[in-house]
Amino acid sequence: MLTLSLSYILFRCMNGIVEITTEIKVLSTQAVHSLLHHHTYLEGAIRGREKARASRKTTTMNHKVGDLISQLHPCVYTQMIPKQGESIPRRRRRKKNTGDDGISGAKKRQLSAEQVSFLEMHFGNEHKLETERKDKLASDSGLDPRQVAVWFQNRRTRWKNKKLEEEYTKLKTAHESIVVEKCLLESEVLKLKEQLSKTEKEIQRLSDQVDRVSTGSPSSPLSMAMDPPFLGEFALEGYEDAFYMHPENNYIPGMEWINQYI
Amino acid sequence: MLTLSLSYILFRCMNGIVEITTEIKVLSTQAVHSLLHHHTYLEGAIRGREKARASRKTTTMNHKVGDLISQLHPCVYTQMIPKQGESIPRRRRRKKNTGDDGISGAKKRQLSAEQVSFLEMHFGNEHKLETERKDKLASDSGLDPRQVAVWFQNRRTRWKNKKLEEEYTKLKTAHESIVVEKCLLESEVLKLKEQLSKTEKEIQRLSDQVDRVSTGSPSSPLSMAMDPPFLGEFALEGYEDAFYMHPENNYIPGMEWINQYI
DNA sequence: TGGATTGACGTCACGCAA
DNA sequence: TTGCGTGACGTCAATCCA
Repeated sequence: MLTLSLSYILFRCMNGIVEITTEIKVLSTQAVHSLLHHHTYLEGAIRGREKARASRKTTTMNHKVGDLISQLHPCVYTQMIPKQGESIPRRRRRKKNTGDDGISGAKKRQLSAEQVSFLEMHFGNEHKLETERKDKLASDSGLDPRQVAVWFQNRRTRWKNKKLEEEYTKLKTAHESIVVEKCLLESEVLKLKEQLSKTEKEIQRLSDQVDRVSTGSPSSPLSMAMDPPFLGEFALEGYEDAFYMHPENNYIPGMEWINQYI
Repeated sequence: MLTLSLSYILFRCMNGIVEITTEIKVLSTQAVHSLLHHHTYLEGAIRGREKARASRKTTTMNHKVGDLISQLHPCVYTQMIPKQGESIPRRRRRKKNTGDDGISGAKKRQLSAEQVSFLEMHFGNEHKLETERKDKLASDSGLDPRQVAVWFQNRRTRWKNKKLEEEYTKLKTAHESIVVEKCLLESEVLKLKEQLSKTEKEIQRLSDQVDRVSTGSPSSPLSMAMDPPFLGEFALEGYEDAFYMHPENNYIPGMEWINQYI
């Protein structure tokens, strides 16, 4: 009980700090907002009210207050007494403040769901953030303009990464399919060439036959014009080297590396 | 005893207030939302850590109120008092089970160049970090194991992103080149087909000629076997639809989006 | 089986450079 | 001022150990 009083006093003291600062500086509406939240939360914490999920969204301070309260408790406190960590094998870091302590914990850092959705909404419209828009969003969401700016910056980064990833997968599938198509085309080209050579031979055979049968029969001009290129190189032959000599071009890096270093 | 503690705490708190107010002035009107900040400042003030650099940065705002409280407490406080020198990275924070990290040391953001290169070197060898290796690197680099773990984690994720990006560009160039190759192959196929049809006609012409000239001459079995497919469809004709009917497969998304939302 | 550790992932925020 | 790199935290899920 005494601890509660103590914590309360401390809390008041902290509030006092805030208020003093507010007097010194003009607080933004957000600051006031937070202060109010802080206040109400504190009340709840002192009464031992549970903050369920919503509290998760509350600011870090709220959570801290919770820790504050619990830690002020003799038992908890004694536990907390910092001793050289060496003696204790493991540090209980990150306690998983689950609901047991009542205040689950996210530190205030986490913006509230409403704020996030609000920002998210406006982010969807425009990823860029002009100063005036930033100020407007800040006041509308009860956040500090600085926070809004940071949020947008981080959001842009995340969005870029996400986009990059999905573009990569899309490109990868497209690449794979096109590689298959290319292989098919290559085989088709080979077949065509083979058949061309066959027809060339056939033409040659027929020509010979014609020549043999009718010695006076003139060779077709068409045949003469086409024969040379058929057997030897092809018009596009030059590209073949580039294609076949560099099979690594077809290699698809894949995402192996990404799993390699999870 | 209790009263003493209380008064002491209050005293410290008052001191903290003074410190905080001064800090706040420097700060933007940044929300009170950051009791965290206040906490941080308070903590710094109470500990009286010099840390020119560290104090300037305000470092981690994520300290929990719990840390604050524990630090405010005489016992804790006295313990904390021993400030480590600048040279000393930070003492084993341990404990603080609820307060999660509550890094007792100054949060020296920005690791020193040596530390970074040291970690970077070992990161190159192995991205994963087993506990023992972590502890070794921590002691060798003068960092907290926690910091090492965080550093490696961040390094992994950021490495992944970087890798993804470069793989994307590589894949993109490969894709573009292969698209060109595919186009060339397609045109080659067209030419081959055209030439095949020409040779077909030529063969037909020659066959007719042969038949005309030597009525008794039997047609070549080769010719018979090959003629039918030459004129009409082709063996690989079926693929053509897939290729030509879906030109969008060749479309390369490009990176426009990435520049669009820097 | 439940608490604890770890990696991954998302997120917030700082500080410097452009 | 903004963008980017970076430190750090919180949560989730898998896993380990007693």
